[in-house]
Amino acid sequence: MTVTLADVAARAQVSPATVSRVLNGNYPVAAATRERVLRAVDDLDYVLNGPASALAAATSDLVGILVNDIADPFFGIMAAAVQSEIVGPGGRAGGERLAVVCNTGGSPERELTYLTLLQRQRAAAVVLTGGAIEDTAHAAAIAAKLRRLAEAGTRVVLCGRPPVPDADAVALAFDNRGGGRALTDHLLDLGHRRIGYIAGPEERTTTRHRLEGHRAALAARGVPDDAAWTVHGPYDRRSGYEATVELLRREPTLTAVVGANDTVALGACAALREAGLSIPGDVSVAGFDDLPFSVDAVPALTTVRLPLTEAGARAGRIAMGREAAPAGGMAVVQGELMVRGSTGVPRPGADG
Amino acid sequence: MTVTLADVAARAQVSPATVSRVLNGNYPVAAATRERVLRAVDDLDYVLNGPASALAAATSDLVGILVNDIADPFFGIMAAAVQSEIVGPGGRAGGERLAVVCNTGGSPERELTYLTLLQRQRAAAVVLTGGAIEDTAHAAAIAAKLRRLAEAGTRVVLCGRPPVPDADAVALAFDNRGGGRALTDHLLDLGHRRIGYIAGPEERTTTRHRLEGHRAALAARGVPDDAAWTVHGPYDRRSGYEATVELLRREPTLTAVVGANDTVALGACAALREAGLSIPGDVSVAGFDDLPFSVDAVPALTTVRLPLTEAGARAGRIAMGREAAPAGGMAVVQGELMVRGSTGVPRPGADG
DNA sequence: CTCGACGTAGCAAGCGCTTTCTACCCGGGA
DNA sequence: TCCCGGGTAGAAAGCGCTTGCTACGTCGAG
Repeated sequence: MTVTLADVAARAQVSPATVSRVLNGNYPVAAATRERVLRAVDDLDYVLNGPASALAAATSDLVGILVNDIADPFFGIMAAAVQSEIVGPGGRAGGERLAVVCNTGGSPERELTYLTLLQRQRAAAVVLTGGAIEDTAHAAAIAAKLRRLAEAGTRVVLCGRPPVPDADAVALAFDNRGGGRALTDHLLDLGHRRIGYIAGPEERTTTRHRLEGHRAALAARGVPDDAAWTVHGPYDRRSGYEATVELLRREPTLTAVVGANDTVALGACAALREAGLSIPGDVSVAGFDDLPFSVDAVPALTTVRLPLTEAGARAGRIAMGREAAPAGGMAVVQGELMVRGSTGVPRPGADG
Repeated sequence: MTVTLADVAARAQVSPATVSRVLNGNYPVAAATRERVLRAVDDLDYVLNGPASALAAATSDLVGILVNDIADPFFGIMAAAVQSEIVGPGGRAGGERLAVVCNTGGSPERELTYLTLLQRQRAAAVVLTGGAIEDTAHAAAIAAKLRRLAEAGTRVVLCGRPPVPDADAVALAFDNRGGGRALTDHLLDLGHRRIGYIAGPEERTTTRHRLEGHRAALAARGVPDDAAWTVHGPYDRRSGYEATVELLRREPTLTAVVGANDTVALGACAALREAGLSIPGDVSVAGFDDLPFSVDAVPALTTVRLPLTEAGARAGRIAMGREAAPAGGMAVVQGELMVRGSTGVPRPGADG
């Protein structure tokens, strides 16, 4: 029914071993023989049996990329970058690796499930992107799983995610704290003193770090931080919209709103506009990430640019062993403040 | 070193066969025995060897989702929907399927490569999303590959992609032609007569169908269609921007611009604004897809809403055999015209 | 002319699991 | 009491591939 290695061997009049060696190219095979085999492969339209191969060789060519939300360009961009570097050992056709992205939807269970599935497939490498969940039990479970993966020879790389203690994983962490700090410093420099903050989900490292940066900036200037000016919610447009409505209700005199990311900030803009407030005339708005659409917002969004493509590509190379891991197993990737039209000085007299 | 089925069997004092049966749950095992086995699995932290299992059973739990551009929410949303329906046979923990998304980047070779890789892994199902490439040779290669996959028992579903002749694949096609037609009809109704069209890449079915809809609308009203008013480019923001600059150069009196998708339309908006033109006062703009950010554009974008989530979910269910394929192996999914602020009547006197 | 080294190819033993077929045990009907 | 059938568990034969080791020439050096 299906063509096997043995069929190819028979047609090429060689042993299965020889065919295998031609296909894997890691053993000397005479040119004439190789050619005969290749022709037979072609004639028969032979496709290697992945599971059998993985079983015998005790390795597979699967590389997993875990993302929190595949519909979010933040992850899409990183995933694309990681994947662009995941190529085969080179040489022979079909020597490619299968880079697959797994969508956890931000769910701890799904994250663990995918990791197990990848472990089951004896994946060659795994790249985890985006913020981690801070629940102790879950973090421990993840750490244990990563350790086990590493033991089994799977290379583990974290991209845009803080290091995991005791897990043999390379980490490329974004400086979310520094970015958050720079953003709020910018707002403070402009003269804002009453700044609303729309944070992400409570239990995410990303959320916490960005918020800490914000608070550090306030604290450094001695600007009081009213707890009521911070609202948590998911990293989506709707959350930004609703949180802004709520912030405005609590404190109508806010002169600026910072979103945990660009998507949230866009939702905030929509809410402000609907409330009849102009941006940045009445209220300044800032985001985080600098996703492609942010520059097209009206006004263009002030934000912190994260080098998603560069970081993803680097993570991919490390996962493939084509680039050395940074010293200490981790590196911090800096963001860059992008000042654009959505932030400006507060309306004169609005502050006091 | 690694724990195997045999280790579990030894610890549970049963044969490997019994452990396998407990894990697969498709054979009667006494409750007491089952429990003993499960405990051993837990104690040993056993993880099934996927390749070995796939080899012996001649099936795997991999499901592939091919997308053209993972950084584009159009695909991200569909992929997330497909994946949400890809769950295991239910029951036992770990019975999940591995839904993986593969990013072809719009490249024919990569598309074929991924299909081969999935074939090699003996994937349970494959879902191809988005427009197909119209190159004859490539289309034939894809068709042959899909046929072979189907023969090997892999279920093939096309989502947002036209049917492939002679390939045993279920197709859920978007009515791109109808949507394009409705959009341009809307513009014509408003009184526009000089409409620029920013099309996608030439060789894509999506591009062609949407453009055909546009032209059909023009033809139906006897409105002349100047070839210079159509520009092709990739489905990205930059293309929309540059194409608009070019269109304006060729014909400064255009009163409307239609983008092949929302992203392109947003780029067009940026270009128009920079040219000092107001939307829709001077020029109306329309997109296609109705991605989440489109409603937040300023002004909100008139577009054709495609039920990406619904279509993706349905494709996922069909791929899992949980929903019957539509009659004839294909169904057309309709779009819905969303009229918003970016389109309006042309400036009085602008037409004649 | 002989011997060892080198370059190629084949043999065969698994890799870890699934599954068919067989074996066993037990209870109930004849 | 014996036999038969239903319910469980085990033995063993692969699934299709990789790879260590062996075997066979051939060629150059001694």
